[in-house]
Amino acid sequence: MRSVDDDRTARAAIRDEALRLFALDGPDRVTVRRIGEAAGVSAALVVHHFGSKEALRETVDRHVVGLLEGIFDELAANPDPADDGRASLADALLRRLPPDSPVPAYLARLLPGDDPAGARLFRRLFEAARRHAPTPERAAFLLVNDLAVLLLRHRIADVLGTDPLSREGLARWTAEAATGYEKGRT
Amino acid sequence: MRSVDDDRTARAAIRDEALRLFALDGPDRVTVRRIGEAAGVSAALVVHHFGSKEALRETVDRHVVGLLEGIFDELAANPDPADDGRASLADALLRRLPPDSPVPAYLARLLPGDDPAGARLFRRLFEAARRHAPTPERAAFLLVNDLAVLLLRHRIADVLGTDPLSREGLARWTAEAATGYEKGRT
DNA sequence: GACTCGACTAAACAGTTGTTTAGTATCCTA
DNA sequence: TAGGATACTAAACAACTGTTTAGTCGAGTC
Repeated sequence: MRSVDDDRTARAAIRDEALRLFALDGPDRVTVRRIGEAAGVSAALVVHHFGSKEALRETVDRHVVGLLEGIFDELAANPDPADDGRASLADALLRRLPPDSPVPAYLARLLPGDDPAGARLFRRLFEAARRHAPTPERAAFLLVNDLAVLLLRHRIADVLGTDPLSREGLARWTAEAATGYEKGRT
Repeated sequence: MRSVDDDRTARAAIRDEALRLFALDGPDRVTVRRIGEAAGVSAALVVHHFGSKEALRETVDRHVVGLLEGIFDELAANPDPADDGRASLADALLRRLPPDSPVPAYLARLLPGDDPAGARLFRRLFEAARRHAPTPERAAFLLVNDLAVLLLRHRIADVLGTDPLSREGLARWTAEAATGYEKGRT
């Protein structure tokens, strides 16, 4: 519920809470009323601002994609010395998002789904990966293995006992990848 | 719609059509009426046979998990010489399922989701992988990378132009994996 | 041949859904 | 300061949801 000293606009609060709830339960299980409640406004205001639930979902999609593009642009502009160049996407992401960010979970729903926004986002990621890999196949392979951690995060945590997206888990996972891969990137 | 010369029991037809539709659109977007229609029966019969939509979903879960266990048992009993031992799970699966099987798509929804059945299944898969890997971390790494193809199938097909779960695509993907991994498995 | 039981259906039911309506309050601008 | 837009709400709405009810039909049993 939106607290009294929440200085976000109602519109932003609705968008943020929708993102959070969509990531948590999936858009289908989240009602407009619940979004309104979480944002501290009426259900009618949700559709007043966004037109429809579907349009809100598209707005959230664009918002998330926009966030990511910002991160990648910044990443391309001044490459992080801590990255080893091809180090994991998940790693770069986690270091730039608040630890309780709903974005990773939202991506895990967006990327494998049928939503065109997921396909568009994947294509962007692929283009980026393409620039550091000798062949398209290799780029796809590395990208997919990287994203897999995001998609199966909770399953991995379940069997290994460590969240692979935590600082410690990510280090171990990256080490495992380094052991498994040839260093070969040209 | 169930045709006149469909010799499945109505119960089996409902279960099969539910599996197909769940895989296609996700359980939330599939109504009991639609399942009934696809199976050629009334909506009331669906709940008559399974108690509720939720119970039907659980039945379908168990059915799919049962199918997979059958495949794995058979695989363990007489290992396929075409497999190189640690060759992809997806590969083994695809060779044993009809080409239009909804099972891969269903798995892609089950495994990353919050459904306990997905977690249970993943644990089983992990135990199997554990037996061929030197450490739990390595087992998880190989398994996850293998499953990633299943989860991101359409995204990969989109950027590479070839379905990675087709005969040809799978061969190329496996080759890519072989290039990328150390051969080292002991 | 009455009786039972399971498969099966059409129709009704109650709750929930996204959306609309009609209205109030608050702000900006001319 | 009048007026028109904008933010916002409570209530109503129609469509759809999973489920229940009441019943028909047909195969098997005594």
